[in-house]
Amino acid sequence: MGRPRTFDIEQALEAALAVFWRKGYEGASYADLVEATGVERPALYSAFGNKEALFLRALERYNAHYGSYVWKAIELETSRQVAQRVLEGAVELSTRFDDRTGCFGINGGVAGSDDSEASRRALIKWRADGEAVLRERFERAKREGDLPNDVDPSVLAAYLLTIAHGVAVQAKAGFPREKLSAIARQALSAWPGK
Amino acid sequence: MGRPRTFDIEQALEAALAVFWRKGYEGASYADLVEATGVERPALYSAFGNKEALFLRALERYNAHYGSYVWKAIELETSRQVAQRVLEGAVELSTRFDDRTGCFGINGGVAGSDDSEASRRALIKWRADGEAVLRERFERAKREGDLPNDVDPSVLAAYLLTIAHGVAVQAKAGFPREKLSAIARQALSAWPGK
DNA sequence: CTCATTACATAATGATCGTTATGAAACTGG
DNA sequence: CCAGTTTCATAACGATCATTATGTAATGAG
Repeated sequence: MGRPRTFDIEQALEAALAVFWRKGYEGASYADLVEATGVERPALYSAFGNKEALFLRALERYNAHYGSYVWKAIELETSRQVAQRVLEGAVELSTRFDDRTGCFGINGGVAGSDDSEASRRALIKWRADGEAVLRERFERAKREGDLPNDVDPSVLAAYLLTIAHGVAVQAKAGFPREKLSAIARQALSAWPGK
Repeated sequence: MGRPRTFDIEQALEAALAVFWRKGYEGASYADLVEATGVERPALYSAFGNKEALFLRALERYNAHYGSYVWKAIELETSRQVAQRVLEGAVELSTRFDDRTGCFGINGGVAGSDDSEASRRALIKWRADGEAVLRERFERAKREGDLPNDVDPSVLAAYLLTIAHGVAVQAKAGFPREKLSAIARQALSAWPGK
């Protein structure tokens, strides 16, 4: 019972996600969030908790709705295909929306005040999770002979995500997609194995 | 004439630079700056102008005192040596200080509120300047036959800085120097030419 | 219809933001 | 020694920050 909600909670979350994606955690104010979602402050608090909780919910949604290309990529046949798909995905996602270029996980917070340390830690953990998934995939590739014996899967995974993060920074700076694609191709030429 | 300054202006600037390096533009408050510099607010305003001007002065100093490795690297003999030195420099600088890992130009501001747009634009321009210097160097290398004819110097320059930016993000996340070096070596294995 | 419950919009909370007004303190030239 | 100038520290400015108290509107259950 009780008065029913007048807004769609997933729709509001998506709008909040877009704000955080564009402005980062600290750069996004409740005035921005209210304007983007069309939901008043107290309603946001009652639906999502405080700003940090809302940000984490947004990260969760970003991971499920936008970051899924990594989880799909690791199912490809060869490590090179995986690497290529990951970089393609990073370029595509970083330039998909003109009003929020780059990556939520990078824009969200690289540096900031001590107050927002928790949100940055959450993003770091999120990126580390992605790296772990790739590392495991490349360990398998090594066992299967897809990658030579002298490579370090953890370095390859870290290398790949380093490119992805760099691409995200460049995208946020306004680099066009074609340029980012050329960068990704260049990075791929460093890939060991076939 | 008049009452003499009781603090060293370059020393205060260096302390402010360290704060911006660590917390970014928006994350750095005047409370932080006063504590780090040991200089009261009105004195900071009278010496440097407002926050934006102080940040730009800090960027200037960062460029001269810490970012100079790029300008030195382009004097090396081959493009590969240049690329190697740039990445080595990025890794070293990103991990030189434990209390301000990463790069001033990245930490300073990737995303944020609209109020700090100007500072982000300044950083984007700074990074673009570095890229232009490298591009010109690689154009020369191409003319001299140090780089093959089918490469695009602007892609190589952008590629190199994309790695550097990615490395900076990883360093800010706490990656150890050794890991970043391994990433840099991996990136270098994609370098065309000898 | 009444009541308990939930969500609503308005507006206020204390804290902190960047910035500056204020007046005393410390120096130099006359 | 005094007048003029600059810096000093204290404290305040309005604006905005995240968060919430308040009272009304809208529902379902009894």
